[in-house]
Amino acid sequence: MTTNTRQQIIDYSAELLRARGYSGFSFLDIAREFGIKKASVHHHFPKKVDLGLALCDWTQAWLEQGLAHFEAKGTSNWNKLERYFKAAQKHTLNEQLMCPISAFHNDLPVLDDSIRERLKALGNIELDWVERVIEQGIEAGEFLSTSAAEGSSSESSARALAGLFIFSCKGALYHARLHGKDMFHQTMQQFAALVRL
Amino acid sequence: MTTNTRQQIIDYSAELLRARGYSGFSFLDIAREFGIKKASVHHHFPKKVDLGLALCDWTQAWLEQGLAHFEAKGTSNWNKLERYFKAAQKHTLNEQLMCPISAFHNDLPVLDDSIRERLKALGNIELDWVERVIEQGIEAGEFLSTSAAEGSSSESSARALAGLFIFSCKGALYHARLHGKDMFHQTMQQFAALVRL
DNA sequence: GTCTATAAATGGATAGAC
DNA sequence: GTCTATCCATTTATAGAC
Repeated sequence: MTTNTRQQIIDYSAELLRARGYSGFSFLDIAREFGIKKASVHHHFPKKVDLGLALCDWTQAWLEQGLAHFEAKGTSNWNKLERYFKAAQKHTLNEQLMCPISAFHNDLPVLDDSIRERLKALGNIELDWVERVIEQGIEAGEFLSTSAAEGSSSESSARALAGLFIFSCKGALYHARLHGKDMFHQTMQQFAALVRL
Repeated sequence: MTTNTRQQIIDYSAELLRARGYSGFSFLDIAREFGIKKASVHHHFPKKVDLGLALCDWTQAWLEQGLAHFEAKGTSNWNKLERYFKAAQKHTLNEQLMCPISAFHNDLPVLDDSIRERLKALGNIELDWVERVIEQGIEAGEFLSTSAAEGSSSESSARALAGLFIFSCKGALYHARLHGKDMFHQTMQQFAALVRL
């Protein structure tokens, strides 16, 4: 019955991570939640790094499941991006939770190298996904292809557009946590106005 | 001679704030730097909030001086934006320092309300500046004016573009701290490609 | 798997002497 | 302005009994 305590700890920690950041929660927080002692939490995760790495696994699953969900068949590529930022908006603005990648990222200075490496990989999964969607969108004539100078079909343009999309989205969400959602909506709308054909 | 200890503490704290965030430095760090004891630091700033608010003042001066510096006369409006993100790039990528506003922002959950209020004002100063530059740029025909539908000259468009600029810039810098500078350059170039006429 | 007990360090803060 | 001394709370972590 209590065999899944480990998993429950991970799930609850993920919530704390997204609400307060990596250094914002402690073994005591977790112990209290499950009515056990700190030492018992250490039984499941000897060091906080162990828990942190488990949270990286959790984040990867969360991310891959999310991205797959945005790719409902039959939708336009813009619609995929829209699903992405609507989900982000819901988490940040309604549920007051950070994206777990950003939550880790905020505590970059205190993270172990092993976690930093995982974090890099996670960031790349996300960026690659956006790039692929935009690349397909350019080929389908949904999006503007800039720097259409030489022969590099749409590759470099797609990655740069992906950067503009994902960073403005994350930056705007970050801003919204303190200033409210208005600028987030304006910014995403502006991106659409500039890039959609 | 030691009358300016207070100011020296503020200056050094600003460095620590930008390197490690608000919760990333302690009174002990400061005491060590000046060869004094923690209690002596508390003499200058009874509570950490007091130091935090002094750092908000410092940040405002830093910001206003920076923005004024980007407005060299005779430069184009694009050039002003370029100076802005080149400076940001230098701080983040060369000096490994965060913008103090972002540094505070990272620790949002643990900040006192008084600091949060100051932080909001600081964010608005920055955003207003970018908006004004872009507004002038649109009027001068330097930048594209989207959503050129009704009579709202260039106002709403300028603010939305300002959001896209500043959030993509900050988001890309954030990303660069872990992943390196490549995407930052691509992203800023992409913004220019889309918006400059 | 969970407990008690404990260690060792850190962080914010205060009282009162010099 | 700075010091010693001290307090209290928190956090990560370990040893060993049940």
